[in-house]
Amino acid sequence: MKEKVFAFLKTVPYGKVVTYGRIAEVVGNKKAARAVGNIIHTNRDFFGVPCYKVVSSKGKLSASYAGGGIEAQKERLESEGIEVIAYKVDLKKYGS
DNA sequence: TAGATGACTCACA
DNA sequence: ATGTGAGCCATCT
Repeated sequence: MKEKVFAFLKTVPYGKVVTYGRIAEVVGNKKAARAVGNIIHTNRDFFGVPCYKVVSSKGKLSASYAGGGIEAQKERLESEGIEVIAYKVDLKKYGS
């Protein structure tokens, strides 16, 4: 299960983000967004998985990003050309 | 080993 | 528009 989450995360193209719901849907259960969040949270191999590309259904960034917090996550997204406003991204443009 | 919790989301009152 | 309840899976206590 988590393997699928990581796999999908790796397929996320540069400059794009995905929502928990989206991942849950791809992984199999649309209602498993919560589980997805947990999987990514406890992800030790986050250097191989762009978990900073994962945002809430409204484009809001994660509350506790393992790589240094929500601010670090914002920086990372901006580094990919993603416009982050008030810790939120435009899913209309960057959502997959 | 079993029960509770959590980086979430959606539906209904 | 705001608030509550349900459903998933991995980890923690």
